Amino acid sequence: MPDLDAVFASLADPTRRAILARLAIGEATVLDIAKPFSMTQPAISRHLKVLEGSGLIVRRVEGAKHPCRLAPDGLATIEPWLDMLRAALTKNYDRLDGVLAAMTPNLGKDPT
Amino acid sequence: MPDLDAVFASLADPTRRAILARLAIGEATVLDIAKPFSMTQPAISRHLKVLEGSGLIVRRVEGAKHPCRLAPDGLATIEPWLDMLRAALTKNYDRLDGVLAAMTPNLGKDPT
DNA sequence: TTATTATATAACTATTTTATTATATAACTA
DNA sequence: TAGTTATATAATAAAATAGTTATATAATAA
Repeated sequence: MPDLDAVFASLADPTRRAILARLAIGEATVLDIAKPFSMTQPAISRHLKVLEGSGLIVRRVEGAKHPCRLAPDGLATIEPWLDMLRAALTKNYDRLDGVLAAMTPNLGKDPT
Repeated sequence: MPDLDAVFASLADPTRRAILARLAIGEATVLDIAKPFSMTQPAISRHLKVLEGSGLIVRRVEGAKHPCRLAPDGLATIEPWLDMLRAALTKNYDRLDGVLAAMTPNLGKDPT
């Protein structure tokens, strides 16, 4: 399993996110992926290596072509951590909710 | 609203994730946050500035102390993008499911 | 076999990031 | 007011990142 550092760092780059968005449509070879970018092929190759290293994509070899597609491992790695953060934010929100309720006792209560 | 680059880059650092985990428990001042780390106070101050810049935390000033707490904006910024990625992975999985079903027509069918 | 297509790697450069030490500022405390 | 506590900023220095060009390798096509 990839580590949190690697996955978040992968996602922090706009070129890599654009590559993932491209692969969200479907599988593509390295040159297919490189085409829309104003960047050299080696640069894209490096980005793909980073994405592969963080489990966000996988490649297979099909003759001379190496089609890439999205992989679940990268996202799976960060989901639990994001869940923790979401839970903490919700908890804090509930606490604020309590404070507001205490300040204005009738707000939010059933008006019947 | 913060941008995707800033939020993912913030989350890519283990010290900053540890700070967020600390704040998940509850509000804390800069020195409180700095204590557990084998790192100088200015270094923590910089990390807090990064977290604040990406909308993951907010601070208020209470005399000489600046208590920090989690903020929802950072996470809110990346959620839609993560949803997209999740959806694409699910779609690809369904597609693979179809392929597997076609290859082994009886697998996964009700055995009755 | 030779040329071409598809991809990867190496060497290098510029930029960004993360940490340090030293110092500034602002608010409390005695 | 003087000392202390709480935090921020500036000036580096070291390391990581992202791009470039040049080149290597492997598969396909002629």
